[in-house]
Amino acid sequence: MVRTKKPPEVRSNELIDCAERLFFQHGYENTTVNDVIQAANVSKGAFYHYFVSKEALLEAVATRLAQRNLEALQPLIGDPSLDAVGQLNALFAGSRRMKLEMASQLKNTFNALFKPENVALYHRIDEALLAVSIPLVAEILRRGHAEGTLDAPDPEAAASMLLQLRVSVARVMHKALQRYEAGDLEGAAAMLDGWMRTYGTAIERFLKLPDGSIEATEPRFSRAFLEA
Amino acid sequence: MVRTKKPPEVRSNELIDCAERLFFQHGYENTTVNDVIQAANVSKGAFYHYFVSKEALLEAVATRLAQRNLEALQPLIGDPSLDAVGQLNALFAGSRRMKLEMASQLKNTFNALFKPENVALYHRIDEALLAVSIPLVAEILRRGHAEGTLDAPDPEAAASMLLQLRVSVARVMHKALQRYEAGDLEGAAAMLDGWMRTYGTAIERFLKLPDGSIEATEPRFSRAFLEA
DNA sequence: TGAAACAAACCGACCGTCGGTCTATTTATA
DNA sequence: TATAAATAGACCGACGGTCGGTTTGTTTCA
Repeated sequence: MVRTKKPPEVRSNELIDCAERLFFQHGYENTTVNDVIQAANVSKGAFYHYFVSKEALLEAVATRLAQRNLEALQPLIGDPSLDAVGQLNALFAGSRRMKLEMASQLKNTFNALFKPENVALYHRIDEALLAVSIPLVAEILRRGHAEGTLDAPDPEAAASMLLQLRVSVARVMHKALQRYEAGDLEGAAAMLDGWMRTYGTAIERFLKLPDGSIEATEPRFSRAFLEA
Repeated sequence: MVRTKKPPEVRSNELIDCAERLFFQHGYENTTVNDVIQAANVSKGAFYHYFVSKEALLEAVATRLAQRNLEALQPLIGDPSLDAVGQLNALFAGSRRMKLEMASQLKNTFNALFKPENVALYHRIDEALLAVSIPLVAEILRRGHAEGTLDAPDPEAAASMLLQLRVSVARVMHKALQRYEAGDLEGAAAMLDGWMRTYGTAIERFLKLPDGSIEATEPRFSRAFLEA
């Protein structure tokens, strides 16, 4: 193979790019290190120069994903006129917008993440997302608690628990997607919509907010997402 | 090797026994099929006669674990004089009692489950526990909603979300354990206790119960568990 | 009654794959 | 030109899984 040298971060990013694509496309366990280095056009020596193990590569993929997620979320809560509840709603609204924009990509992601050969991938990504999200949400809760707009005596714990609820939503989103693909749009949309509402209600009640304060979803979102 | 024949379910249970022990002791990925068959004194052929893959063995371990957990929990809510909230509290109280009784074993389990080589083990067990627990809790919520003692319009979704919160608690339990082992009993107990309270509060609020209805923990539990 | 036929349980040598190692070589830079 | 970083790719050992066969118990029927 021709010997080409590139700036380290370019190479390692290329490897992460290929890995990310292959992991989601064929699954983590089904993707071999050889597949990755072949796709990246790099030797095994070069690969192990950048990553101590396949596991480390997975971690890099997850971390970069979480980092990008954070960068996408940060600006949503930048508006200084928003109170804590407004910020939470801004996060939800922004997430919905992003979900609709990247619907097809997200659907693939979901289908991939819930496959049994991807538990490691799923777990690492969940962990990384949690790690960047908890401080963000905890800070909002702290502000809200100080403002008196919501009640969260232990912001870190509350943030962790609130974010944990995402998992239930993600799971039902996956189920709804399968149901949609099986032809049952109505059932899928109804199920997803119901759970999203429950999700919003759970957050409201946990934070002692008035009914309807949290807009975890909006009227036509579930259908739109499924059909997108 | 001498050829010994046993009733199929005895053999497969022996294999699951050995696997369970080895998985928790050395980790899922660190345990080879050869380790298992050696421990069970069985040939490779016999193993693959019972399980199509190592993965299938893991699933069997997780399923059996969840099943046993369910059988331990069922009797706790048998008292017909209990209302739904009483049943929930009975579950919590029973879980605490069991946790204290099997403290040392549980600590090992926790330490094992959170190791990176055990994501698959963790995930499968979590999944299996969720699968048996959701119907149980949903049924309690349904009853409570009918009784009017609590508010849970969508029992399945609510049960799923409530149970999801366990993960946060489990995670902090693990952290607390590490902290305790590092010598900081006070800090560990305080952290664990705080989160358990928050956990109870989250459930109360979500189900629209009066403050203090749910006893997710009791005064000296955290310390007792850590020191046990 | 007993032997032939059959199915389930079991054995262990063997295989292909895959993550990871190692030595050699090239490239950039001080 | 010395040194370290980067790259190449042959190679290794372990592991999950396969396969051809053997043993054991049970059923069938002359």
